[in-house]
Amino acid sequence: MEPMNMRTPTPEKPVGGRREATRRKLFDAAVTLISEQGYGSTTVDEIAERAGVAKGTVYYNFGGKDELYAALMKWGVTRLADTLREAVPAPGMEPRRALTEVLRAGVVFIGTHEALARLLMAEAWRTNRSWYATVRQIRTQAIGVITERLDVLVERGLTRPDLDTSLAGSALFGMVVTVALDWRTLQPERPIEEIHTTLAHMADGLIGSPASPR
Amino acid sequence: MEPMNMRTPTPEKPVGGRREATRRKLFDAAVTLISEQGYGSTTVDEIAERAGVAKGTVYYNFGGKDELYAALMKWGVTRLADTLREAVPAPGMEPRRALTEVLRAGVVFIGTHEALARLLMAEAWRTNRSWYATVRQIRTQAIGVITERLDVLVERGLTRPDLDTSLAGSALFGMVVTVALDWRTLQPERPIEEIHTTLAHMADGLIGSPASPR
Amino acid sequence: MEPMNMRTPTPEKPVGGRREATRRKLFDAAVTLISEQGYGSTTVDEIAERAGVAKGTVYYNFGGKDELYAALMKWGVTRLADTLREAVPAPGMEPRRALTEVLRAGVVFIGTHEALARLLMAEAWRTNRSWYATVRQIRTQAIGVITERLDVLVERGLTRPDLDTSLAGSALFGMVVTVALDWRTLQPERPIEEIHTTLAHMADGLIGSPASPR
Amino acid sequence: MEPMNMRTPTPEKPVGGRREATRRKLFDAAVTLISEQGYGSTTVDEIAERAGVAKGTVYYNFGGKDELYAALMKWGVTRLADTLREAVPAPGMEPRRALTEVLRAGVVFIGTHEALARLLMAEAWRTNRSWYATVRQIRTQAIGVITERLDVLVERGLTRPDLDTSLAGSALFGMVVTVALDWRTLQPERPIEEIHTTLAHMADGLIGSPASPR
DNA sequence: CATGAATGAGGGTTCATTCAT
DNA sequence: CATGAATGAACCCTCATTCAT
Repeated sequence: MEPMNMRTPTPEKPVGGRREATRRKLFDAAVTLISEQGYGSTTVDEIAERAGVAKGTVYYNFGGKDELYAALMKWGVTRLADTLREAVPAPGMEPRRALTEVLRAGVVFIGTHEALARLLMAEAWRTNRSWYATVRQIRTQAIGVITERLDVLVERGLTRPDLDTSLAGSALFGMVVTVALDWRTLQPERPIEEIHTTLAHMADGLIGSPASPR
Repeated sequence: MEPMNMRTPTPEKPVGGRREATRRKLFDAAVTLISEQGYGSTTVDEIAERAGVAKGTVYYNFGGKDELYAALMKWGVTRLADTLREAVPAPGMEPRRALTEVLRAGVVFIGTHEALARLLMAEAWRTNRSWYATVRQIRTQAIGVITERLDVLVERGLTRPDLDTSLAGSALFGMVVTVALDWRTLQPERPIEEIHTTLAHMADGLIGSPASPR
Repeated sequence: MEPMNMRTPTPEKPVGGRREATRRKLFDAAVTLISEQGYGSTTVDEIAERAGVAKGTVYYNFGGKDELYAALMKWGVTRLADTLREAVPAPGMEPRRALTEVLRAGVVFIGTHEALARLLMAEAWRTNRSWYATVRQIRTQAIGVITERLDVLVERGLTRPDLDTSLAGSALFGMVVTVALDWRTLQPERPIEEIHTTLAHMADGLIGSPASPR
Repeated sequence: MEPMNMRTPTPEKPVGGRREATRRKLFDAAVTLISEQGYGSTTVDEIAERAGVAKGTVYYNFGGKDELYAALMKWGVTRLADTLREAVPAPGMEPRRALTEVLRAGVVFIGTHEALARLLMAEAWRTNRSWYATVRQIRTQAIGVITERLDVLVERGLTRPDLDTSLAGSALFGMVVTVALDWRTLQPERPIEEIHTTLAHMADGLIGSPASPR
């Protein structure tokens, strides 16, 4: 009656039992299909078929289509957090470098989890769906990291002091996402370094010099 | 049997008769609902109800849900073109100004056609849907205008000569859309001028000075 | 969006429009099938097929299987009320006769609405289903009429004064229903008069003479 | 492969082992749930959960839902037979007493096996279900005992000679069941003796005196 | 002797579409 | 020019059943 929750695996057994493997297969299938077709236009049948399991398995593991999607989003939060953790600046890292590194992390994330990123962006502006809170959380998390590093720049006087770091964070976020997804969509063969370098240049310009521009 | 096309109104009747009014009501209803819920999760019943007409009327006027959506997109292209036309730089306008003016046009468009903008952005990264071509066209059109003006800046030596104007156009587009929709979503009471000014500052920095940075 | 309610027919149009006819066909089909197989074992497909309409029509008219069943029950209340109304005793009717006449009405009802009666009896003791209230109402209504007439007998001193008319009403109700349904099930060819006469005899005995028995 | 039958317990293990306990738990759970919701609306999951065992256990012990229900019915037949055996009249018992004693047995049965009784009554009038034969058998058994005792009364001239004992048996059966279940449903706190006494009074009246009434 | 993850046929429901009015 | 009752394909979901452990 209540198989809807992840089972805490017993310590002696290896992690990644049958159930967890099934869930992962379903996540992979769902994220791809929904990113391509949208939530409402993707059927549970399609997801199950692509995952190589029976339809009933979706319901046994998640309880329903909505719940699968919600779980998918939560899984996405974790994935992003993992990526951002790797971009934590080393103690003595130069602040401008710290900023461009987090932008690189964003590009890497989108390169690695392209389908998830597309899906997230498609949902980003639908403010009244039940899983909006989770989507918003992901955005806030990502933008927050950018804003933090901009704040450091302001503190150290490395950019103009009146910079609205919150709005600038949002702007950089949109810039990175748009450029990175355009890259994946239109020129996927282009090396990631090229994208990152250009983006870093632009960010540098955007930050500008301590003296207010113009 | 084929009432799908706009009828040329009979001379004795005034333009914008009952039919045109009905179509407009349906557009308004559809764009709002679909921007909130997505295409696949919005029903013809809902659209008709919100428009205050019977369900059959949708079919009488557009022929089907897909056709309504297609017409909606075309209508969106026109709306964007209208807005951009107003941002055509006067003959002698300073190039940097010409750029910031088109960004302003973008913000204005999103402020005026918020639901349409949300809908378009949600579809922006779904590359394999039947109406993707139209969505891409709108994006290309908008980015194209930005890129053109960046090209002018490069020509005149007002920015660093190696600027990838195409990629930068895409970046500015993402920046504007993200900031503008965040504004509508989180701080709709904030005056549009404030948004535009901040955006212009950032664009200026991003363009930088003729000497390549770093 | 709200076609779930009966439309009040416009006065100039004849009662029994298309919609009402559809609803009646569905009632007939549902009552027969459910009385034979039970609610949970009867499918909407079966009901629609027997009624000669598409499955969707059930949902268009009632909103769901549960609601169809609830409406069916309410319809049953009306049918019973109609039958009982015809058994209202004439002003000067002899009290014992008044009692046996209502028992006859019960037999007639079961003979006329056999399927409905079976269905009602099957639900009579399931106290925690959502439509139990309606079923109970029907029972209470029927037993109430019997009890009333027993009360008259007590008042006029035509039976023993300590008769628990409420419990006796329930007992007579159970007697009538059981005998009548057994008749329909095992000897449907037997004339209704025979059943009624035997039942009347027994009721007479049960009421007994004014002096307490034994 | 065929664990469907009770295993003769191995000599060293005590009778009524784990297996028998499991079956009993499942009977209890099933009879309660099915009496409340009906067969078609009760799931194996619910039964297993209420019994406190895993779903597979139902299949291990009974082979399927239908088989569990069939076993339940057989168990019901046994329970009723047990109760009726206790009401076998002592050799010299007065015939009228013998009748009221069997009615008491009926009330006791319903008081003791309330859920089973409700379930049986719900199925009583569904003539075309696979287990109808078993239900009919139980009814016939119960009514048969009543009819036998009425026959004795007729034989000994203690009631009117033209009594249709078969029909009267059915009537008394319906009376007892209805009154007893109404008692359990509406006034379970009332002592069983009160119910029985009232019922005995009514039965006495119904039988009446040797001279035909009216 | 028992478990519970997985299955898939089938049931309830939705909804784009048709058509008589 | 518009309506809304009716339709049925396709959808989400349930649940009896199986089977590896």
